[in-house]
Amino acid sequence: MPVKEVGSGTVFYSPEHPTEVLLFLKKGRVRLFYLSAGGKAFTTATLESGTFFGEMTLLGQSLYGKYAEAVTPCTLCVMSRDDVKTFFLSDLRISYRIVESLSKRLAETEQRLADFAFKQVPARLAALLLSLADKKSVNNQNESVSSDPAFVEIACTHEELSQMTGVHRETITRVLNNFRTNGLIELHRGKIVLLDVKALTELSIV
Amino acid sequence: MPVKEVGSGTVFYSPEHPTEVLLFLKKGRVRLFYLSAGGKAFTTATLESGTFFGEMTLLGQSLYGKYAEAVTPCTLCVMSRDDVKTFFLSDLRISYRIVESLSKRLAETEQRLADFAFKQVPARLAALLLSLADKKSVNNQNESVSSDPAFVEIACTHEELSQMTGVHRETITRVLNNFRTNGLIELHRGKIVLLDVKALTELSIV
DNA sequence: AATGGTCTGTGACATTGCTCACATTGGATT
DNA sequence: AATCCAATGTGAGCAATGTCACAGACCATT
Repeated sequence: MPVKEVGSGTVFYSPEHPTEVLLFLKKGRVRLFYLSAGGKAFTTATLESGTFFGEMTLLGQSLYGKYAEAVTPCTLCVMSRDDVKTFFLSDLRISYRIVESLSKRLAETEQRLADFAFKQVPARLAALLLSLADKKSVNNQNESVSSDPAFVEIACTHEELSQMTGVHRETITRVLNNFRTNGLIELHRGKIVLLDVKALTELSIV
Repeated sequence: MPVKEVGSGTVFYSPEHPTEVLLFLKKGRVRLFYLSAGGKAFTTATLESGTFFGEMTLLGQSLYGKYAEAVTPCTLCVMSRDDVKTFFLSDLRISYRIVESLSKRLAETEQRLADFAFKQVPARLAALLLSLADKKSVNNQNESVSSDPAFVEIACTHEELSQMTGVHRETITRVLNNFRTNGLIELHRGKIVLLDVKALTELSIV
């Protein structure tokens, strides 16, 4: 099974070079994003290690292009469709995991879609901050680092939040400042500290 | 394998009665939707026969509830998770179809998400009309009915379009009237005729 | 042909978030 | 300590969409 190593920041999949393969992310973190006509990026998913992806190739009908970028250095297993059929889907446990992983991503994506339809920007941003914090604390647990819920730090820039929410950077800044004014968060360069998780949760539900 | 028949309009899945089952839609059409705090519905997917679904139960973490409603009379196969494991995932062809179906839904949903992030309402609505027309013409082909692309009819109300786009009904009406003024469509009660598919496609890309 | 209920149309106005155009700040680098 | 650059902050105006409050139009049924 061919293995590929890519460095941080590498865009290893793009619509210009569509490849009829499926990928397994063995190690690292991957960001999937679209690029608008105006060149604006929108992140649809951030994948953690252990995820199967590449299903975009089964259809190849992306209107604007979908890209995959390594956020951290990554180890990828590259498979053809036949590989998948023979190796993986014939093994009950693996196929179950693939289905589970796809289901989870689908549920998350549908949830985000509903959020777009129902919620204003502040609620969506609050929800995003909480989910980032959640992911982070899960990772911390794995590394047996204390993850005090009363003191959660998120390392990201306003620009990154902008790309994850589909909201312009200036608006993100304004909303975050508003959160800070109300004592919900603490802002540092490239870093956000959640102070009032309860209030943020409250906000995210509206 | 237990089979269930439900009449048109039946809401057979709701967050109040979450069931740990997976479903196979043997016959009919199903609409999945969320309900906002304010009681507004948002349709995330319309499933045609031959689709596996119910993966929401694997997680059960919907913030607001997700509902499934029979749009037409439906025949459903009800399976437990174990059923799925033993029967389906052990059969290569079936498991491959499940994965394919999930992948397709995921790709569609991510595309819609990107549309929300990038496009204005007119573009999203044009895209929706085209995709509805597309589905319809596919169905027509199956029934060997002529599907002249120059004369595509869609049967739906503004309210339904509203729920599929997450845009208020009044806005839908205004945008549709704008389309009509420009000769792109023809409007009838509960029915829309696409006159200029090319121009609509143009619009949907912006 | 009268009635009633959905569906559609429309005006006026409020809001949100985008757009453009900068000023400022933090921290890494030399 | 001087410089530079990405990241952040902010104002003013504007366009798109939501909101509310109806009016009218179509169709099925009585």
